[in-house]
Amino acid sequence: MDKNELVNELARRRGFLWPAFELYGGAAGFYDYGPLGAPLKRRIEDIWRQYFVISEGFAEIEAPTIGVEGIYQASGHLSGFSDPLTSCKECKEIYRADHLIKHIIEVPDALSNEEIYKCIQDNEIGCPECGGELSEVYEFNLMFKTMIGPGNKMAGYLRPETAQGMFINFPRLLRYFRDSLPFAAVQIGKSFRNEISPRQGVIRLREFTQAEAEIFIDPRDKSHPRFAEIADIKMKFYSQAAQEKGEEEEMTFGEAAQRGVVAHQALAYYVARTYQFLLAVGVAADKLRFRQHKSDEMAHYAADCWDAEVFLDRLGWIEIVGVADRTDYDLVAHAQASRVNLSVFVHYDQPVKRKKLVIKPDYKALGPRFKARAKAVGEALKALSPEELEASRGDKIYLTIEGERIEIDSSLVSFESVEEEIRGEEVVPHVIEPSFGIDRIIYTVLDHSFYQDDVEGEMRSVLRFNPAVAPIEVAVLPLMDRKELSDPARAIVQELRSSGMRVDYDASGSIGRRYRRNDEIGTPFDITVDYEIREHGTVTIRDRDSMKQIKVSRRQIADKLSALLAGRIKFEDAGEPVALGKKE
RNA sequence: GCGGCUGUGGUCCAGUGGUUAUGACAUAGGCUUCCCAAGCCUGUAACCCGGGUUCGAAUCCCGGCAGCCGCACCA
Repeated sequence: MDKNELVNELARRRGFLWPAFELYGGAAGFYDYGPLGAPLKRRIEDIWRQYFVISEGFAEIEAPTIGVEGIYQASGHLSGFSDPLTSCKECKEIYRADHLIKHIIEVPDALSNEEIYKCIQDNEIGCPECGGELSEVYEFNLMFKTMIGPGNKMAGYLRPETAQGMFINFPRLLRYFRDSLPFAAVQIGKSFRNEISPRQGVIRLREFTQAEAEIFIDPRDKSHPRFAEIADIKMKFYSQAAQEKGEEEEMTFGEAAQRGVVAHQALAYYVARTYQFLLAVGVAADKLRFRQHKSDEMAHYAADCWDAEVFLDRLGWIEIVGVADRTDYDLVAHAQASRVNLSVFVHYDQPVKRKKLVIKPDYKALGPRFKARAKAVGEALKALSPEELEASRGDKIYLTIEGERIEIDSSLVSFESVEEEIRGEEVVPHVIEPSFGIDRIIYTVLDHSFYQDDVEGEMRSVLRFNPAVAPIEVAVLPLMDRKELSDPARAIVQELRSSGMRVDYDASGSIGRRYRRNDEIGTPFDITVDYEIREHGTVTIRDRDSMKQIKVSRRQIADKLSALLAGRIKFEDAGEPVALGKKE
């Protein structure tokens, strides 16, 4: 078995990840999180909240997973998230229909399916594999469609990303944040994509969990007030230029932003926070890189985009996070589609004074003369530029209203020059979007935490979880399942649980077997209760990674463990070392 | 979607037409002053699903589902 298989097998056997619906034969692309997987996921999400909600002051919201059609028309998912396909009638191969006519038509995207099919027929394009006839062009959309309410009146779609929930709540979020930039909203939740061929376990799912932040910033100023906090952190950047050389470039974030390797400070800042978060949950630093999208793979509206990629055995480099500057694309698209203004009024530091010509049409005179068109004439007069007015001063003014040339005596218009104060301007914010694939991160944490070592000829499997993500933090093990030991052990379990720790009790099988069981699920510390608890009032704490043990007074257990779990003290300093020889 | 390979207790596997389906590990209960998966006793637990061939199917055939690999697709 290779590592990938070992990790998958362990995850299934011990209750991290289960293929869903197994009882009924299963369905590809769906997984259950079991009794250990669900808390692992929860703890990783909570650390994400620590980084992207609490520390940054972002707002977490929760939007419906089903969306109405309008959202996805505006976002482009209805048209852009589907592909025109055609299949060979002979050999059944499936092709992207638009790709087949690329050499004939420069922008096949603009054609309808019927037009593409016509083009295929007109040019007698056959199957590239066997030359067979191609079927009609049909659409495959990756969104799950459903019906809202009875009948087919209203179509609904399961969201393909959580991001749209933040965009379409922009006006309310803006008010919540008291009309000022920057601000951000986040969402952790399920998204759905009807993938053609889900593979590789939890790496490509049809129902998956995303954690996304939409950070709305002033497009004129992409610096970041907390940039200094991360400027000195070093990381390997796999930039466009570095990719051409095939070698990552190590530098600080400060340098990356200054040299323009990363487009600007704000983007660099969130790449850095992403980097810190991934390390905090247990992604291995030497199997993590940040790769910049090449210009041809970047969305046309994006200013810059960096993917966090991790190395997984057998799968290679896999994208787990994307951090992009999406500019004003999403807000502009929704503003156009919904006809709601999605901009922010940004105040200047100092109001700008500007002279302005105010034009006042004489409606008393215009009304009787132009009747119903008087209003249109007035509007046209107001729209004149100062230059046009100047040119006609004391003379006639010529306008074109509804295609008709109209002559107006300039005496029917008065104008005056006023000085106005401009206090600010309407700005459509740009969006920085860090988008996390939580399931992929969980699998990565399992993969990167897994290791095996040889203990006296026996293979020991261990998940070296960071205590902050471990589903079980402490296992309490009576050396033997006898009342004198199990009673105090159970009392310890209750005490630790009441102070909030995730504790398991295990009295089954030999002590060594129980250590192995807990090593395998990543329990950082084991408490062994032996007869010393009666003789000296002490128990031992065992460290998962070193297998070393220390002796600790029964009364100090809760304090010592919470300090150990939080990393406030080192294991060696937490108690007296125990030298244990194997009894023959 | 296409093609190839595969599907037996929780896990890994034996069984290629014939009683009650082999074994190991894991797991449960008990015994044991037992500290790193290997003691002793006793249990629980499986032929992916549906159809067909046959007196009889885990075994042969067809279909479905799932997994792995390749293609395509996706990012």
